Amino acid sequence: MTDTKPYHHGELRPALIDAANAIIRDGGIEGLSMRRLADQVGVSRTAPYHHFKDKNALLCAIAEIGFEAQDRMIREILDVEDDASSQALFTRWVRAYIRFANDNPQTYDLMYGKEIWKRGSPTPSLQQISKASFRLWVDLVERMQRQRVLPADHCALRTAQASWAALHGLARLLIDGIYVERQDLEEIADTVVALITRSDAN
Amino acid sequence: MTDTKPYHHGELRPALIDAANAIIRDGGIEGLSMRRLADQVGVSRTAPYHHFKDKNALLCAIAEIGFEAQDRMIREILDVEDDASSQALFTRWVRAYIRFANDNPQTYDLMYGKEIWKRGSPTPSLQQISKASFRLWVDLVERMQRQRVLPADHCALRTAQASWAALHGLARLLIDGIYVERQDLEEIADTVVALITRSDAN
DNA sequence: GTCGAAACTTGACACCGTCAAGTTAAAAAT
DNA sequence: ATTTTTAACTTGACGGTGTCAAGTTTCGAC
Repeated sequence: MTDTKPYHHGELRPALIDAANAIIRDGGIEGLSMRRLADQVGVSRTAPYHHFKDKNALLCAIAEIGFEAQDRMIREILDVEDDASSQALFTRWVRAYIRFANDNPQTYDLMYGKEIWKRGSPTPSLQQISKASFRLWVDLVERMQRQRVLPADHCALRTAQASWAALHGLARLLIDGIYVERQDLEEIADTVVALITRSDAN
Repeated sequence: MTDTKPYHHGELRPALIDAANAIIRDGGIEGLSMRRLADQVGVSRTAPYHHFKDKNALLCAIAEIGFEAQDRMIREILDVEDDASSQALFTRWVRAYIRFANDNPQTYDLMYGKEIWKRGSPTPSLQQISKASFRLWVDLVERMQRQRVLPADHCALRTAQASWAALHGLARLLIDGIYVERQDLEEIADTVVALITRSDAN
């Protein structure tokens, strides 16, 4: 006999996050409503509000998980530490980044989209984790500058911002479906790498 | 005596577009509701639906105007045709592009955001005008490749997509308020230019 | 065993986009 | 000039949204 709807769900918070993640994964942020979410998990409309201040807080929690997943993936790339040249490492990173955006478009949109950052407001912990994530990129850029894969005529921060803008822009074009076809993605990603890395290291 | 609310507004369509444009300009797409818009113009909730099939159609019309304004601005840059070097011309374009995004963030978001392109569906005429706008960029990139300002190891289309992704990414970071402070914008824009243009032309 | 706190529910409010049916005015046809 | 058609506009309604307030149920600590 399965438990027949006890008054206290017991595991509501994680259940909400799981369900919300699934809904967002196929349907995007627009497809997620607090009411339908609650309904799907089997609780009343307002039950989620005892675990999340509001919809924004729930979205931030999910975005955090997204950042964690992304970081995990990136770190795997870095930890390989094989014979790969710096240029190859950089290329691998870019490809991994774009692949993440391609595989999890809705999550990426949530993580870096304006739903949280402009319309809503990022949770302190989300701000922290996203900042750490960017810091990782700055570090890589600095390393690439030292090894002359990236130009060093601007400081690491600026170069990181500029180059990350290129990555992010490509991801966004892909996700929003503007000017970029999915099938051309890898080729364009390589073009981006070629564009921003020093040609003599190519 | 001013006209006291005739049954037929007479100029509803343009009035709607004007009002909607103003609402979006300060408040973004999220701030625009068909009901408030109608109310502000002084007609009933559903009156706008006689001039626009739905909200999406209205947004597309406004986005079109945005593209026209952007094109006008870009063409002004191009028509100067003074002694400027190719590199300088390119820089000027990038700066103008970013300035447009900075001055009209909400309009930019509408023009290139997923509200229309993913969640909604772009009107045929919007598709056409946005395509033409990108075509202009491809032409510039081609020219820059011939003059060795941009690398020519990938075809013009790919290079255009990649470089425009960089611009677009920067614009988006700015608009969505991620990782980029408004005051650093020009510096980052210049870094983007330095990053994607060939160093020997610098 | 009682009590307080936490988890959860129902009801309500103010919004939203838009469809259907009705009303009014202007334009076209006679 | 009168009728008819058509377009512009209105009111009413439906189903959806986020979330607040107040009430109910259950659990954990004393």
